[in-house]
Amino acid sequence: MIDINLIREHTQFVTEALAKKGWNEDFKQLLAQDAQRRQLRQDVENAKAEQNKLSASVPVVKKAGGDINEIFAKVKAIKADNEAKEAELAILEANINKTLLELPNLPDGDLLSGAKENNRVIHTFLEAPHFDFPVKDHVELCETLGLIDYKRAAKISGSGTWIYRGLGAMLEWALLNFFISEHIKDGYEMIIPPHMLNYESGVTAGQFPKFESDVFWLEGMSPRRFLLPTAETALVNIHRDEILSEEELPHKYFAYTPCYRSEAGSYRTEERGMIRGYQFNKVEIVQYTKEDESDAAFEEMLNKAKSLVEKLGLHFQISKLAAGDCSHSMARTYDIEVWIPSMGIYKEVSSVSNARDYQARRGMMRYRDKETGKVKYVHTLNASGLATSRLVPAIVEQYQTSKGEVIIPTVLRPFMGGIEKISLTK
RNA sequence: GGAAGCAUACCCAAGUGGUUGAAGGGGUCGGUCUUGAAAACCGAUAGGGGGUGCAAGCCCCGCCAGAGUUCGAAUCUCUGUGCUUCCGCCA
Repeated sequence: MIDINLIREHTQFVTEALAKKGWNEDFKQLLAQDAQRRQLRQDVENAKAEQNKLSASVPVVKKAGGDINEIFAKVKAIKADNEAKEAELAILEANINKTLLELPNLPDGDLLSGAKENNRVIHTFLEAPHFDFPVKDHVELCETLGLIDYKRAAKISGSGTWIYRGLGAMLEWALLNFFISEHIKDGYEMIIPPHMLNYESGVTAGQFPKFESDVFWLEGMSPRRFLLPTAETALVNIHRDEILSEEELPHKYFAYTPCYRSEAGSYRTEERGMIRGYQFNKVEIVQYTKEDESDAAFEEMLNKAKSLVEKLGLHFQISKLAAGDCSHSMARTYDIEVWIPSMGIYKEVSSVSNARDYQARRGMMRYRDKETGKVKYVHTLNASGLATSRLVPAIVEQYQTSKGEVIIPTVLRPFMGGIEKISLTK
């Protein structure tokens, strides 16, 4: 959420910053509502003050033998007069709040404006593997090697799903375990959150009210809850409505959860297999930091994500996203994209973002400054570390051999009982 | 899923309609005393949001949340949420 004071005092600046995200808003209506609200609030509060004063005088007047009924009448008149204004104020506040909640985060000043076409590759690791044989895609490899069962998944669930089986399930699980062990090594606290979250969690993360229809709702529950689209939604809500002490920051968390998303099926047919589904696995890392430490935290998290893909030995690139391609809630986002040989393109396996105080304002997540005693908003950051369901296709394709086998990356072997290679057995 | 109870500050806790601008402990912080510490004593510890003002200050809302009754609510009514206990069910 953007600070209304910033919008009021630096309208031009905010307008231009949002324009970089492709968001057009002149704030004329919002600022008019804001001015009206402040006037109304003043009127309502003054009336309230008068009312309080009169009520407090009742016991005093009573003791002195004065006329209480006169006071009653006066207060009643003030109340009646105020009622309409209070109702108007409530509507104004709701409208202003709705507008504010729907505004995207301000992009950092150094980002290029515009969308995808202005993303810039800032780093590349290795080169695209060269194959002197016809490259197979991961769907074919996974099916022939018995790693993934698409058909039976369609039977027991439906489209946009798959079943990991045998060495395929072990490979997926090995990735998760490898990442988990790395995060623990780096001092992150392991979290296993609920997968069903309440509405407020969606608001704090920045998902709601704008993208309510993008998640899966559990209608059987009251009040209804939704399945988390990423563990970030859970992790970034842990300290909602809390005032943390300065000493406990930064908080570093990570969690593995499946991610449930309704976007599957809406894309091009080239995105077969496990590139996009209703449910995929991901390990997510989140930090809560002080304002002046979030830039350093961002670098740390980017390096963490980067080193994970490096250790897997995969060819990938890092893109610094243009303002318009950053998530709605984020001030800056770098994507780590891994090479998918059969598609000839890079696919995102990690998104590293700094939300700055956008989520903290929504969820009232603050800390007390030790020196001044004042409360300040924390900064929240998140990064995938990493999306395993996107990595399996990359590994299977990049590590394929002419015989249709798949070499297991060295770092994963300890997590797979020492297996070095997946080959056709039947 | 059924029943009962509870919800006040960092913790315990008083408070059942009007000096409650929320008692009292504990803890924490500061001080006196002491070579230092403990003890004792003294003092400070109710947050947070918002409005207005150069500021000091003043004002509004704050006793889980939301409605309501009343001139006036921590105190009464309704709803919700959470926790505890019992029953049922179950991994």
